[in-house]
Amino acid sequence: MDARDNHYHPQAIEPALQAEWDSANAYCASEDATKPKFYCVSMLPYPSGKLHMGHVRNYTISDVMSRQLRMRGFNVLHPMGWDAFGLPAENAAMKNNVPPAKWTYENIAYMKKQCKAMGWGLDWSREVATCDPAYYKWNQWFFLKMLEKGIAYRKTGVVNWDPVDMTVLANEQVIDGKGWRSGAPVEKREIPMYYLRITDYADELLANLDKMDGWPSEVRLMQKNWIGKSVGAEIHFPYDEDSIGKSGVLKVFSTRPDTLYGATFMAVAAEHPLALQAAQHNAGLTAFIEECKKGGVTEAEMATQEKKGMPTGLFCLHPLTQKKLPIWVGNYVLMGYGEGAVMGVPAHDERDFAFAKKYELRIQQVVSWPQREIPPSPPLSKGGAESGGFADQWQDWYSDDGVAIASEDFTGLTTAQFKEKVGAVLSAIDLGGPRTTFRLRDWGVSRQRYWGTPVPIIHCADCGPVPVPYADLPVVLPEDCVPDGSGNPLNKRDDFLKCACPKCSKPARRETDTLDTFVDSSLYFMRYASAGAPTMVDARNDYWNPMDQYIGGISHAILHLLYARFWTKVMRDMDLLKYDEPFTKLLTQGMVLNHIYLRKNDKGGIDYHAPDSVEAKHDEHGKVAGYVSKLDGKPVEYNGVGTMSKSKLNGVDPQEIVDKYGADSARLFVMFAAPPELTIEWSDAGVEGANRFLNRVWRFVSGVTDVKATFDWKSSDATNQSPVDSGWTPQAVPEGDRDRLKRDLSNIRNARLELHKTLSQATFDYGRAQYNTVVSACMKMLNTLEKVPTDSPAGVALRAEGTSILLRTLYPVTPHITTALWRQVGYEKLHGSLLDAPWPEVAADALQQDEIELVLQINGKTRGKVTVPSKATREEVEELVRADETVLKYVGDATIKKVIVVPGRLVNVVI
RNA sequence: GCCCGGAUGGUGAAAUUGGUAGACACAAGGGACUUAAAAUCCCUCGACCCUCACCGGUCGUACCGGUUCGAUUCCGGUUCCGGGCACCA
Repeated sequence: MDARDNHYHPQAIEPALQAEWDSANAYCASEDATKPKFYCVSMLPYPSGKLHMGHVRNYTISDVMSRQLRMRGFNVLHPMGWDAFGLPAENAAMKNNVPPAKWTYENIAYMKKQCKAMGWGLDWSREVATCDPAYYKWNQWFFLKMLEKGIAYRKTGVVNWDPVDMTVLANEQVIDGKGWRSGAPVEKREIPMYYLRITDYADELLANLDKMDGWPSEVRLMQKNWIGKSVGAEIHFPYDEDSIGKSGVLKVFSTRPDTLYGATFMAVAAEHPLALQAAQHNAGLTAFIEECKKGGVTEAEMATQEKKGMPTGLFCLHPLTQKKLPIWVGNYVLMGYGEGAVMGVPAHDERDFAFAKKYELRIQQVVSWPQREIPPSPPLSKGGAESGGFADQWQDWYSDDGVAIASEDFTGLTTAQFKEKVGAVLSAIDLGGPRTTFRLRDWGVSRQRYWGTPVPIIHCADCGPVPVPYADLPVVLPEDCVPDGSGNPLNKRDDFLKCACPKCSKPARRETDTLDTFVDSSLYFMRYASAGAPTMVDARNDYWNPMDQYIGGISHAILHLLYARFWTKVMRDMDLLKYDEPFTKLLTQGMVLNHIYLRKNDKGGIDYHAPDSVEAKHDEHGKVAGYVSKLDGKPVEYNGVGTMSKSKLNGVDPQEIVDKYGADSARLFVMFAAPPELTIEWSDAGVEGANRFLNRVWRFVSGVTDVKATFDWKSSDATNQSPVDSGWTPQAVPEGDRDRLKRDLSNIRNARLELHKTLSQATFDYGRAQYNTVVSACMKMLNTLEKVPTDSPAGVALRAEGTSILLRTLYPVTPHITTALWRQVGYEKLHGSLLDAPWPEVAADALQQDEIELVLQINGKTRGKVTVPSKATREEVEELVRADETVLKYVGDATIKKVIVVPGRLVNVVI
């Protein structure tokens, strides 16, 4: 770091600075009531082995934000932890025959080293790993609290069952309806599990979304749709002993109770009690119900499968007409949603329409629309097409609101009026009434897996499931098990399994299910804030939270964020914290993708080629015409972009980039490539460009001298020391080019205007976290400063002013190089560390202009520019424009209809 | 299937949210420096037309249509790509 050395060596400056920050605890935050706080968190990573580019992007975004706001005077907390439980550790354990714990802790150690090498200013004193008993004790503690309050409860739930490996499979482990290891067709199976009553909070989770203006609107909309509030009616269809063998009602929920008279059949889920009852004496139906159990449990799979049904032979009565309606079993009816049964209204519901067409069920129109009519079609070949229109093809408007027809007393009512009235009518005859439902389902937290937080329950033959006493927490997970793919290895561990019932002290069996990892990630940001607290949270939690800024992948838009919101509300209701929503602002970052190249081999298989082994061939216009392998020169096929993965050979190891170009170059590129929300496609060429820019910064700042004498940027009257007033006159500019004259940056005033305009843009863009244009602003600053002449005091002064601005503006993105230069130039001795340097201010005098250029449009087409005094009023501008040569030329004999003046921007003359 | 996004030069993108489309870069091409290379610096760079050249013109933000003096931006429709769908995290 010799001041005269003209070369930038990241390998020399980066590790040294990192060690310095480390030993000075430069990023350890403490609660300080004298400053505004800023709590900034990137979603904690899963310790998969090495950092990937997505992590680099995520933590660089939060680091840039944290560093900039610290300069703006905030007390910043930027902590880090590890989402250490989960499936991948079990898979790695099976593959390598090592316990998940060992694998996980080794990964954490390595990745932590990598984090430090990236120069992220993280407060490691608050680090958590969710697999640490001291951490998951609080999962267990709060689970028991929720059990006490009735928020956690036990009921059966449906899981994927691999009948060969005799194990529960995650959705990810079901491929094309088959177990990923056994290849056996997967079945649905019902088992007892614990659930959390998130649906009790559905209304608040929904209502608050409107107020959460720090969240992207699309995320709020996704959550709103996910919660899925539907207002409608519950309708009871009675049945009696004659038709079913016992009397009762078949309950359904409908958002369109106004189509009640159009119900021509009922459909129930395969697991519905009536379906099971009917199947007892019906072998065909039994087989059909068995068939419905095949396949996985995901909604996507359910929704895309072919809609099938079978009549149960049972009937119920229409609550208002007393007509008999056949009850069918339909594979598209979900037991988990509503009542597990629906009324079929084929004329006004697309799904029912398709079902009715397939099984030739009656279609009865009960809504009409002015100027629209469902075209009648021929009667059915079989079944009872008695009346009503019957269209061949579903039209979207069949489900539109309209006016009721063929609906007895309701006929003539609008859809809204009908809905309003029908609830009361149903209530009066005790066959239903108005009702609101949610799509949201309670949160199933039991996992039949080893590597997770043990559910703190003991099963006693006499007492049933008994909570582990609080004093016995945490229930510690044995860390030396190696799963083998055939169920939870805890079931083979007597030292874990065998215990005494806390109630009756008889021998009992410990629960071997573990908690969903979404539980871990619902409280980690509170444990950061209350690091080391002997309670779940302490007063420090209410200092730091609610979090000011949360940053993570858009892929977490629903589940994680919704669960964490719910968890916070439950804690609030137990008086553990004082706020309603955990995340004030949310930034959802895009993914980092890379190109995929492949070649089909002789056997019909696919060989992938690493992007850096592929070369693009260009045609004469510079357009890419094709790709060849650098290894054999033969063509390869381009297969678009995708997430980085080992199998596609398109992963980029951030470590290689750090080793080659340094962390600052990697950080700069990742920030420059795209705004945080957008997907990035990786490009090595871009990293080199970033590195070249940093080299230029190094060379430029190394050439700046006399920073102390000529310009004291920190002095309060800095704006009065405008270099323009310091006696230097602009050099002559070649004749003939007015535009060029205006933009000539060897003119000190122009250059300083440009510098401060750019600073103003950079500051604005920091505020909206658009870091790609922040980097671009820094590049513009350097471009400007490099053109400033060195042969005048004003030029020297401007270069000094510019250097102090550039280093501070660039610092949050590339802290190493800027800190090194800050010292080299001598600012650290003068003004202290860059860590807490004040954010540069835009000098008002630099932005003053006597004349400004407005864009001139004639009829909305750009026809040139007009120069007007910057203080000109709208009327004065209009007057100037009416006299402008260009305007006169275009107007000719025509008359000017009006002149639109957009102050400071443009003038549009309408002819 | 349902919900939410996205699409701008050869490439990544910008346009402070209705006001000059392509800032800032990457790649490419040309030039300077150099014995040479690297590094560095300078110039050109959306398409088409006119022109010796300058000047100038037309088109152009996935596609079709609309609102507006003016649309990458707002509205309706279409196509393709990405994310989520409750046990990947």
